[in-house]
Amino acid sequence: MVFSVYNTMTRRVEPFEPIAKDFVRMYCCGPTVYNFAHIGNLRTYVFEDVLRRTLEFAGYRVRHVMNVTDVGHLTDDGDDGEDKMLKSSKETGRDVYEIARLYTEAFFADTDALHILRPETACRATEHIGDMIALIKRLEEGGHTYQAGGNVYFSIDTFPQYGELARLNLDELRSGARIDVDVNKRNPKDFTLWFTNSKFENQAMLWDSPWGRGYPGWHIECSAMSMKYLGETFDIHCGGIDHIPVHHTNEIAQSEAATGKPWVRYWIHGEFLLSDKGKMSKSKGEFLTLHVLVKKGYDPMDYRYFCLGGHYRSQLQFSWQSMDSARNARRNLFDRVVELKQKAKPAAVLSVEAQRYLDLFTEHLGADLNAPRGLADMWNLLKDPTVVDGEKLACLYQMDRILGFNLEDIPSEIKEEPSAPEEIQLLLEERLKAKREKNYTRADELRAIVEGAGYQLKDTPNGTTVTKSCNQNQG
RNA sequence: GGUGCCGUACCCAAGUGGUAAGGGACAGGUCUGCAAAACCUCUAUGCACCGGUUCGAAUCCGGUCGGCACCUCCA
Repeated sequence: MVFSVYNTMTRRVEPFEPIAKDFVRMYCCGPTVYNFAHIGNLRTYVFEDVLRRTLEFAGYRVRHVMNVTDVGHLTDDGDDGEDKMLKSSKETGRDVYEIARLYTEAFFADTDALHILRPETACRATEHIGDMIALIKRLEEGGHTYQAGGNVYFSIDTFPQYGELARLNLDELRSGARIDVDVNKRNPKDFTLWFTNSKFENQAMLWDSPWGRGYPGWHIECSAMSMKYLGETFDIHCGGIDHIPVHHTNEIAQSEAATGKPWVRYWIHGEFLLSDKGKMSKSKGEFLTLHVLVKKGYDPMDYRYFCLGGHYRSQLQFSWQSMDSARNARRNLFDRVVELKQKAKPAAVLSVEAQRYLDLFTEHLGADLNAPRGLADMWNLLKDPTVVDGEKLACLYQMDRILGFNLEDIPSEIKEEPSAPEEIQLLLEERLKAKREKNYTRADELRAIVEGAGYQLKDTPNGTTVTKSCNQNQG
């Protein structure tokens, strides 16, 4: 399978070639665990999951590393603003470590529900402070740092390629009216590697360092941990597009300044999910979580389907109408799969026709992860009368290795409906009697009563079933 | 103010020079006492608008209008 992908560094779709044959080292920027992940965050993890699954489908072994940012970070990049962990701690009255643990668990519960494969290594920032200090020391030895006002800063003027990823024009940025520039900085774009003398009361997360007791800047963890687990040069680094101008730009500077080597070969960024009020953001307060979606009656797979319906490099507009659309599509898909399972076993070998669909599918996913196109290929397969059921099933299972709906796990038997209350059962019996007597007026009256009580009736050859109308989970 | 992206049917959304994927919704049909489910069929001579290049443009170029993102913590 051919795989090519858009590299933010070159702004082009490039053929993918890992450093080692058949082995891919991939680092994904993980969650900050001071709050729940919102569905916009989760869109990025779905995209990264599709990326990983596509690489694995293509035959690569993928070493997937992700950080968990449990160190408090400031609400801006200077030495002011508010520590978000601390803020959350204050608001909830919990210990900062407890906050981190709580939201880390919540994060993985969400990603599990979305069938996002867990990274091989999920590393906590707080457990790698020593690695960060070592990296800062290395930068210090190389003359890339300076101390001022108690903090250690990275000097971007010691790294000529600074801003290459984001194509920053430093002259223009410098002349731009930036408010509240940290007076300690020699260059406004310099960033902090290590903070000391925290100005925050009750600062709970502090570590000793050669520069004093304090805590790391918010970019250093990704450099330190990615290099620890993946080496000083690795294949893929991904995250949301918002990371391009600051976070990833600074990570490159400190990593490459420290090692003198190219750090990452492919930068892959996912676009934002937008709500009708613009992008979703943790710090703006209100945001939608997966939990809210589930409470409203959506299956997590509905959201996964929704995400797959748009290309990862395009902004995707969230709306309830779109969610309903995705839910219906996903249910239709699952229903078809159940039907196929009841009729056939997956074929051991694919026919030429079935293989053609799989080839198209992998071609489309291989071309910069065109998941919407892959979904279309899947539907075309399902609708093709020339492909027999067993082959459809086998082909679907192959596609599902990337799509991640876990189609093989869908129960092929019709679920036992929870029985309705006794008074409803009595009404149903009465209706059945009316039907037998061909008193359809009475039967329809009874249908109306039962439906009015919140139940949906379905007459099947095997009898009448009732389902609670508001229970819309699992089609 | 600077930078970049986008505008495709009722909705979502692929397609980036060769004659408009897919899903949802709607409608019609088969089936059914009715309803549901299922299956089938149908929905853009046209891709914001105007002009240009080309044998050929949704795709390239110029302009106009509209929407969005980033430049500040954010996936």
